[in-house]
Amino acid sequence: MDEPANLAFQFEPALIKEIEEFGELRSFKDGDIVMDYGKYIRMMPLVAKGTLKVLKMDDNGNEILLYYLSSSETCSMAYSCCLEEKKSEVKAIAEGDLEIIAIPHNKLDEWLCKYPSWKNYIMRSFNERFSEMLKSIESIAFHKLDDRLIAYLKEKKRLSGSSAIKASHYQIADELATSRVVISRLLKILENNGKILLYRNEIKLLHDFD
Amino acid sequence: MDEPANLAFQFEPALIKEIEEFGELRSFKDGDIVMDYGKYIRMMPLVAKGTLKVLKMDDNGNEILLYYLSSSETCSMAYSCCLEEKKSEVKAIAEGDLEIIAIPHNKLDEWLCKYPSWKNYIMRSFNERFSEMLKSIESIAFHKLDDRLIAYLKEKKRLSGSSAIKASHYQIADELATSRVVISRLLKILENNGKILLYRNEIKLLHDFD
DNA sequence: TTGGAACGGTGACAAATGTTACACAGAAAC
DNA sequence: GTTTCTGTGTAACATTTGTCACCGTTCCAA
Repeated sequence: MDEPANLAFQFEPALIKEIEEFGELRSFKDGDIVMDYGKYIRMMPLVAKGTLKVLKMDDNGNEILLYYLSSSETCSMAYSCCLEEKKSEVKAIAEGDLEIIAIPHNKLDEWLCKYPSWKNYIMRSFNERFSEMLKSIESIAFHKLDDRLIAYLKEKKRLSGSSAIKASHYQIADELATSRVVISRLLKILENNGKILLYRNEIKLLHDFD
Repeated sequence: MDEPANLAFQFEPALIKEIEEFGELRSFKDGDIVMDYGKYIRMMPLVAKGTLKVLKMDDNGNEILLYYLSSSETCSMAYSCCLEEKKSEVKAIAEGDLEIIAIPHNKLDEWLCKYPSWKNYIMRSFNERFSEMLKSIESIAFHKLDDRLIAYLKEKKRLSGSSAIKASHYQIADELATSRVVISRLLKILENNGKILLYRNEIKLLHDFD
């Protein structure tokens, strides 16, 4: 098994060897569920290729986007879950084709003291996840829906590297925890202002998109 | 320096000894700022007595409550900040009289591999903080303001152990990231429904408060 | 090719929240 | 005691967001 160059870069050789030995490469297709709400998590996913979308659900099945993980990032919440044998409080879905390296839960703790680079990676990851969550809270608590929508579209563009975003209004509404009608309305306003172009299942961001 | 019995309970003797040697006991009064937005954090606060309130601010000075820390709990975000020499993204304020044990940042990392009980404590703490943040996001994203207000009052009651909550409508509005008028309005409705009694700077929760 | 499902546009309206303005009461300062 | 400040009550209104209803279009599968 090969791990991506950017990971190899930060890990010491002995750790890379262990990752190659114990890590399991898994592939997912768009929409596949990697972790689910209420399920026990026995491995920590390390994103090798593609994007992993992490969501929070409430009891009524409403969802809201927490953050995206891309190459070489990992989900710290899975880490916590593994150590404490806890059920997942979040759901993770493949966004497009995805490859992860699944690190078995018994190695997580072992490597922490054995490999400083692993410890640093984990700690940095906790930190980044906290920041993402704070950004998410800030967005929900302080910004109006139109701003959040714009930020959402920008993030999608950044992750995909394309100005043509493939998504239905339904999906966007779900991830922003609102309704389809509201999103359609706001998108139409953006289109009328010359910021975007709307097609079925696709949104094109124009040059002067903020 | 003495650390509280509930902490002594979970730490091994050698670690307790180190905490006594290197930890610094600090006292704060109601409203004192323990950590501030944008400041570098060089110690991790371990709450010994009282309650520590943790807030997120946006660029316009708006604040929103993230969670409360009580005895024997700690702020994992401070931990992350210490390790990476990062500025704090949150603000922590003493809620009533507060005593903390300040753990110097150079010990944090050292103890992680030296004392399994410390590692477990830190990991459990990360986990709890993630849960609190998720709860916070769920509350903001999915619940209406009246429900959030009720949850807020309950939490205040739990932390203070008293049904008489000392707070102005202004303060509550700030922590829920809304305006005073809105809070006054909702509180008045609760009073008219026989759930609470309103006084100046005080709210009494009645028996059938949900 | 046809029927249904998914997608999106839009009007009308409801509900929740935000804003402004002002009045008054009690506490604190002088 | 008078003034000043802070906290609260309330009306009126604006804005934002949510909901329902209905329509036409596009896509896909039987």
